[in-house]
Amino acid sequence: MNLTLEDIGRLAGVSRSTVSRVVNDEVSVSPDVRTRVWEVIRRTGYTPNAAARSLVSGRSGVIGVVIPSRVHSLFEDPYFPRLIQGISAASNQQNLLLSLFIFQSEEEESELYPRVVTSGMLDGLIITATRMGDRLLAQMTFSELPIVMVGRPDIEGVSYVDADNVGGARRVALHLCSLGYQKIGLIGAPTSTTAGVDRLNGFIEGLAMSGQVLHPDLRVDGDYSEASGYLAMRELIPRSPDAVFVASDTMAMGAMRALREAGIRIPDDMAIAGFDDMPAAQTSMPPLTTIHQPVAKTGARSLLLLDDLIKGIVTRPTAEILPVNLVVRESCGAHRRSAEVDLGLVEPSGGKN
Amino acid sequence: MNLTLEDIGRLAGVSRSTVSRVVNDEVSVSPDVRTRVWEVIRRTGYTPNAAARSLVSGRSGVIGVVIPSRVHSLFEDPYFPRLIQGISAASNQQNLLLSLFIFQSEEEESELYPRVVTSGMLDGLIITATRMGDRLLAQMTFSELPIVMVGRPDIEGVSYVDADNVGGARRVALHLCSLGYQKIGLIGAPTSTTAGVDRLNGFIEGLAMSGQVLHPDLRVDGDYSEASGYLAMRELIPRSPDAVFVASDTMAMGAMRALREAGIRIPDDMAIAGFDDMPAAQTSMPPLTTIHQPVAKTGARSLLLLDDLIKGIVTRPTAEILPVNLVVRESCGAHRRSAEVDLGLVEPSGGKN
DNA sequence: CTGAAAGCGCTAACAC
DNA sequence: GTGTTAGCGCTTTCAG
Repeated sequence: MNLTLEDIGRLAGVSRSTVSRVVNDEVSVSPDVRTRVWEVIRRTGYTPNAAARSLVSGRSGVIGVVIPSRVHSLFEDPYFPRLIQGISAASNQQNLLLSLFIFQSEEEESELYPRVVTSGMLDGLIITATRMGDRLLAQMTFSELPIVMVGRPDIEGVSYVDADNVGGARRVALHLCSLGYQKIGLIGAPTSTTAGVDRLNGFIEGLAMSGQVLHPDLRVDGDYSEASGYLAMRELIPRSPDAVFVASDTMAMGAMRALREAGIRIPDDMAIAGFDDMPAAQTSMPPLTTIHQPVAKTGARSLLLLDDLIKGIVTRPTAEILPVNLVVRESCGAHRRSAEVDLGLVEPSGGKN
Repeated sequence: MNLTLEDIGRLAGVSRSTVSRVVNDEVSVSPDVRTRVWEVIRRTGYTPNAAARSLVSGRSGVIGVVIPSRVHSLFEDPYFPRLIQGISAASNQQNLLLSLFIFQSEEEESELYPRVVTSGMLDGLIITATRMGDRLLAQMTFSELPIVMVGRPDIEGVSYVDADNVGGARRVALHLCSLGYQKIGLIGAPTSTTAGVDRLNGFIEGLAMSGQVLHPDLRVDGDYSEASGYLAMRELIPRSPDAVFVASDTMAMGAMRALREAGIRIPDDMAIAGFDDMPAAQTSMPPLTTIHQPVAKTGARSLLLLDDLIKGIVTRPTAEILPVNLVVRESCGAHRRSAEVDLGLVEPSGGKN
């Protein structure tokens, strides 16, 4: 049998409003009443009823985290676990509850989405891994529900948190150029994703800063999968680049597999750099030079931004770009080729990136 | 501005009670009224307010999933992502929402737990990875909240879903014995976990069925970590077992590393078998013979059992043990040593296990 | 088959 | 400072 404010009030000899004030830490309660009430609450183990509370306050204290149906890499890759861990850590700290929506199909997605958004059971939404041209997303934007996206969306007016894809890719280009590579190729992420676009642009920018250009022949795009990296590299091999930036570590693993098969040594015959700094980047042969992005922090910052949006501390669409940093390992031959290395390793993360 | 039952009633020319009946699919509504009301609902995009609904019904439609603070392997290992994916799939299907609690510290744990349990915002709880002697768990058991544990708990009276650890370990022992190994060792999981106990017992059982015993010298326990597997194997090497069952794949990776270091060939000089069938088991050198457990299914079954408990379809503590099966790869030399192999490969999963 | 009315437990004016 | 009073939007008797 569950206690109510009324019960506590009776036990403490005050009215339910006073108990409510005590529970909500309002000022206008005399110290002795306050302690008396807390004592009863402690003794009885009373907890406010969440439903009643949110019915009247219009707030649930719950935020939703959406993982769209098309994400099937949920298990292969620690990205989502890490992200969720970051969101969870922040939400525990902010006293928010976290409701997880993993959609298995577009059907589930389009069925659940509207119901959840309008039922009032969520104070806000964190949406991950949206793709360009996402309809539901555009729809959501019109709802009053505060939303934060993880990763830059392709529409205006939505708040988001993202890693500095442009800066990271630029940094890789500079690194490769400074090591003396002259014929640098790209295995790109799909330009149907904003990350793909940003990494491409940053890369081109970095090359330009070093007086180089990306030759169209030396660019093949993949789809983030290991297999696509493999295939892309097979296409690139005959054109003999001396270095290739692979815009995701997973694809880089595929690219390296193709190289191994072809008997091309890394970095002696060809340098490889990745992006993401997944665990596999440390254990690959050779260990992969790549861009580290702070995934858990991305999650935490999204939650915090969402909370600000909910509380009205932030009122207009806000973007937060988190700095990334270059992790120099062995796949670019940095240790052998140049003194840039030491700088690269020591450089404080997120400098000019 | 959000619509209420009253609004819909006005628009459809009926009372709010009637609209409520329509929404909740009650029988006693005339067909034409029913269609008229649905039409208005569809047109307006009305969704019932979750808080109001759960205030009066005492049900929230939300179930909590708890991952205790001591789980730090959340990111290394796809176990939890898979489990959650399974739970999520089932909860979407049952029209339940899933609230995720990842505790970062025991403090958070003991602070949040009671509040969440008594606030009425959860209809039930799935608790993962409990350890023996868990206090909070014992406490929870006394609350009215329906609970399902993932993995056998060490106390009575709690419903749970678990993989058949006993049967799986037994199966490994039989496999090893049938291949002719005579001096079979064990790197055990900690016996402070029920899985550790069960795998130990199953293993001993399987040996016994083949007329062998586990010599105490050939048993060293680890703590599920890669490092502990490595250390345990270093201890075992001088005692020269001809085969070792390592009670988790992660530990098996460590054990294999120790063997590689010592120049001991697998399976020529020593056979290794694991448990869990993690992705790494497929790509290790050599690929690891191990026990596959259905993780996503474990999650789904927990949710379904919990739902039954909530609905009162199941009223007493229930255990569900999911069958596991042996996956024969190369680390035990099955293909070379015996005809048992073909049987092993073809055997329908979950047979006598 | 449908409507009126009561109340779930809480917060937030509004009085005192 | 504290109590009284209205609801929040819904389900659920109880009449009709």
